[in-house]
Amino acid sequence: MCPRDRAKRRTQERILDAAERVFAEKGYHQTLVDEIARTSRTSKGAVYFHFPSKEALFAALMDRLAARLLREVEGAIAAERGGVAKVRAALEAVTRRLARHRRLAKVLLVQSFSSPAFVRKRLEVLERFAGLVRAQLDDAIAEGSIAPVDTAVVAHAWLGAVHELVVRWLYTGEPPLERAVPELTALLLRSVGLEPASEPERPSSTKTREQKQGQS
Amino acid sequence: MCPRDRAKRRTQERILDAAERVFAEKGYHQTLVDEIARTSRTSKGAVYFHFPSKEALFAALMDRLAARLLREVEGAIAAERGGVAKVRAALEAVTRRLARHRRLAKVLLVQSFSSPAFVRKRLEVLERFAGLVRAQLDDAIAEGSIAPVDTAVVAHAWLGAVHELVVRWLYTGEPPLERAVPELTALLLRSVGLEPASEPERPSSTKTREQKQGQS
Amino acid sequence: MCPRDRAKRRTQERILDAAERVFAEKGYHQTLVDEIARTSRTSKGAVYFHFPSKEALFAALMDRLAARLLREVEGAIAAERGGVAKVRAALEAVTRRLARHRRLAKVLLVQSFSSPAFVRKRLEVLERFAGLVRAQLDDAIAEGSIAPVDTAVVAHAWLGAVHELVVRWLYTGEPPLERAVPELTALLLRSVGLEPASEPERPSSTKTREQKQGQS
Amino acid sequence: MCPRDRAKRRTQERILDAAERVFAEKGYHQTLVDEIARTSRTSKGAVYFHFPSKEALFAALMDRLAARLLREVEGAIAAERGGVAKVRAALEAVTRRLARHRRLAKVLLVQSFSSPAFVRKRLEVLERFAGLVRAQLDDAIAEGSIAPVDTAVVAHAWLGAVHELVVRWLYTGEPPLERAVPELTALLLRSVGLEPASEPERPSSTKTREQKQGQS
DNA sequence: CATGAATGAGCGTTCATTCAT
DNA sequence: GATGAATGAACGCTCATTCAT
Repeated sequence: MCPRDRAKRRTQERILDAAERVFAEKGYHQTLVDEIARTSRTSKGAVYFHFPSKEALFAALMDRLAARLLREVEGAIAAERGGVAKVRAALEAVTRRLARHRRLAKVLLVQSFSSPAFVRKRLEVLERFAGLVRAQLDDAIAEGSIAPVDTAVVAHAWLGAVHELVVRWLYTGEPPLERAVPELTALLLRSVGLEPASEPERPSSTKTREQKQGQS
Repeated sequence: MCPRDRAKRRTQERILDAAERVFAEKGYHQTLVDEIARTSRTSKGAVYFHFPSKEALFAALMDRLAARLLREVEGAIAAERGGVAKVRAALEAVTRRLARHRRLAKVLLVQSFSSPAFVRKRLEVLERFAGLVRAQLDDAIAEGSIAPVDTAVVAHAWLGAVHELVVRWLYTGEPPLERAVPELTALLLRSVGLEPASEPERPSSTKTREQKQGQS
Repeated sequence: MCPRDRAKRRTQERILDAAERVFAEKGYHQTLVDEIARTSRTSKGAVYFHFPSKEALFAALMDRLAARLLREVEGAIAAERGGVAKVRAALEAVTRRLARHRRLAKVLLVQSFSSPAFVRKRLEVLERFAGLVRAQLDDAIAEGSIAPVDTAVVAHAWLGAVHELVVRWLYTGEPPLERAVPELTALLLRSVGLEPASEPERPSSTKTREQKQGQS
Repeated sequence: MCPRDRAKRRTQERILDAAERVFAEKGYHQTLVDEIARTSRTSKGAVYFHFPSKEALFAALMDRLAARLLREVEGAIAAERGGVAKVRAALEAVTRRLARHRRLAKVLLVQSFSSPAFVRKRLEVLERFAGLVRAQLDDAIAEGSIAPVDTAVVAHAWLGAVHELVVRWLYTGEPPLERAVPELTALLLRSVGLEPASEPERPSSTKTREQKQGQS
C-alpha cells in the first residue's frame, strides 16, 4: 500500500500547489474549483476526494504556507546568537521570504481576509509568528538587552508593520523592499530601544541614526 | 426640486447606513443586496437606483467611512501644538475611533480585503492617512524634533501596526485596547527616536526607557 | 398591487402546471429544475423565487393535485343520497378522475414514493381520502346499511386496491379500467357486505354476483 | 475452482445483505454505492465486480427478496387443504413476513417506486404473487367455493390492499398489524363472497355479515 | 479477485442585476 | 423615484463508474 499512499500524497500536493497558484492570482472568491482542478492536472473529483470543500482546501493551504514560513524563520533565528541578532534575523527572514514568494504573501496576507473563517485562522497563524518574536523579545529583556515592554503588543505591532509594507509593495511596488526592509528593521528595533547599529545591507543609512540620538 | 433632492440624499444615507451594518456583520460576500434593501427599509430597486452595483456601494461606503475617520484625525491634529503632540494625537484619535466604531473598523480594516478591487481602494485610503502622518513627521524632522527617516515607510509601518492590533482586538478582544494603545503609542514614538515621555496611563514604564539608552 | 399579485399568482400556476407535466413524465429524480423552468416558459430563477426547493415544489404540487381530487370526490359524494350510493360514487369519482388524468395519477400514486419525505406526505394525503371514505362507511354503519367494521382498515385497504389497479393500468394498460372499475367497485362493496346490485355501467356482471349468494 | 466460486458467492451475498440494509434505511437515491461497500465490508470495486450497476444491484435485491417471499407463501399454501384455507394462508403468510422483515417490506413495497425501471420490475414481481392468488381463486371458483369473478382484478386489488396497510404501518405504526391483518383477511375473503368464519380475534363481527345479506 | 484513488458529467441552488409597472 | 418579480449565468458539490495497482 505504500506506493499507493505515495501517489495519493503526490496528488494532494499537486492540488495544493495549484491552489496556491490560483488563489494567489485570482483571490479566493474569484477562484473556481474547476480551475484548481485544471491547473493541478487532476480533476474536480480529485480535489473533493482530498479536501472536503473549497474552504477547507484554502485552510489547508494556509497551514502549509504558514508552516513553511515558520520553519524558515525558526531556521534563521537558530542560526544567530544573541537576542538582538535573532530579532533582526527573524524580521529579515520573514520579509525576504514574503518578497521572494509573492504567492505566499498574497495568500497569507491578503486572501486570508476573504472570509470570516479565514480571518480567524489568519489570527491563529500570526499568533504563532508573534510567539516566535515574543520569545526572542523576552530573552532580550531577560538578558537586559532591552527594557521591559508588553511583548504581546510589540510582536503584533511588528507583524502588522511588516504586513502592511509587504502588501503595499505587492500591489504598488512601492516602497521597494530593498529600501523598505532595512528602514523597517531599524524602525522596529528602535521601537524597543535597540540601536540598529551594524546593518549589513545599508551601512550608509546607519549614520543618520547616530545623529538622531543627539536630538532626543 | 430641492426637497426632492433632499429626500434622495436621505434614501442614499439610509442605504449606506444599512450597508455599513450588514457588510460589517456578514462580510462583503456573505452580504446580499436583498438584505441591504431590507435593512435600509427601501427596496432592491432603490439600492440600484442610487448605486450602480454592489461593488460600487461598498466602495462608496469605504469612502464615507474613510472621510469621517480622516476628518476626526485632522481635527485631533489641528487641536494640538507641536509635532510630537500632533503625532500622538493622531494615533490616539484613530485607535479611539476604530475602537468605538467596530463596524467602521470591520469594513475599513477587514472587509476591504474582500476583493482585489477593494484591496487597491484600501491602499488609497490608507495612503491618505499615511499622508497625514507623514506631514506631521516631516514637520517634526524639519523642526529637528526627530532624526530624518523615510517617512513613507514609517507612516505605513505605523498604520500596519495599528491595523493589526485593532483587528486582533476586534476578533479576540485581546489585548484590550486600553492597555494596547498607550503601549503602541509609546512603541511608535520610540521607533522614530521620540521619548514617549508624558504618558498619562503608564508613567512607570517611561522610566525604563531611560535605562535602555545606556545599553547601546 | 393587485395586478402585480395576479401576475405573480399566474407565474406560480404556470410553474406548477409545468412541474406536473414534467414530474409525471420523467419522475422526480429524472426531472431537472431547468426543464420545469423551460416548460413553464419562465426561468429557473422564477421557480426558486416561488418555491424554496425542488422538493418543496413537488410537495406543493402534491397538495394542489390532492386538493383537486378531493374536491371532485366530495362533489361526487354530495351529489348522492344514501350511504351505499355515496360510497359507490366516491370510488367511481376517484378512479374516473385518475384514469382521465394520467399525470395526476403518476404524480400522486407513483412519484409520491420518490423520496422518504414524500412517502410521508403521501400518507397524509391518503389519510384525507381515507377520512372521506370512513365518514361514509361510519354513516352506513350508523344507519344499519352495513355491519360494523374497522373503518380505518377498510378505508386504507380500499385505497390500496384502487392505487394498485390504477398504477398497473397506467403502466401496462391491463386490466382496462372500464372493465376493472366496476369489478373493483363490486369487490369493495362486497367486502363490507353490500350487494353491488344496480351497477349502472355493467348490469350484466351484476348477475354473477347473485349466483354467488347461493353459495355461502 | 469450486471453493473460489463459493467465496465469490459469499461476497455477493454479503453485498446483497448490505444493500438490503442500506436501501431499506435510506432509500434508493439516498444510498451511496460507497456505503453499500462499507456496510458489506468489501469495497466499491467488489460491488462493481459482482453487479454491473447500482440499478442492477437493486434489481437483483428485489429478485432475491421476492423469491424468498414467494417461497414462503408457496409453502404456506401447500400446507393447507381447501381453496379458502389456502387463500387465507397466503394472505397471512405475506403480511406476517412483511411485518417481521421491515427491510423486505421497505425495499419491495416502497423503494421499488424509486425509478421508472423499478416500477416495472415491481409490477412483474407483484404479478408473480398475483399469479399465486389467482391460482387459488380459480381453484376455489372451479370447486364452487366462490362465485366467478375476474380473478386478475381481485388478485391485484388484494395485493394493493395489503401493500397499503403494510406501508402505512411501516411509517406510522398505525393500524397495528395484529389488529389490521385479521380485519383485512376477513375483508378480502368477504370481497369474494366468502364467509370469514373462524376468526380467532373478532368472532362477533362474523355474525353481522349474515344480517347484512338481508338488506340488499 | 479486490482495492480505492481518480474521473467528470451532471445538477440544485444562489444572487447580482434588470425592468415593467 | 420606488418596487419586487423575473432573469440566467455562474458555481460548489455529488456520486456512479472506471481502472491501475
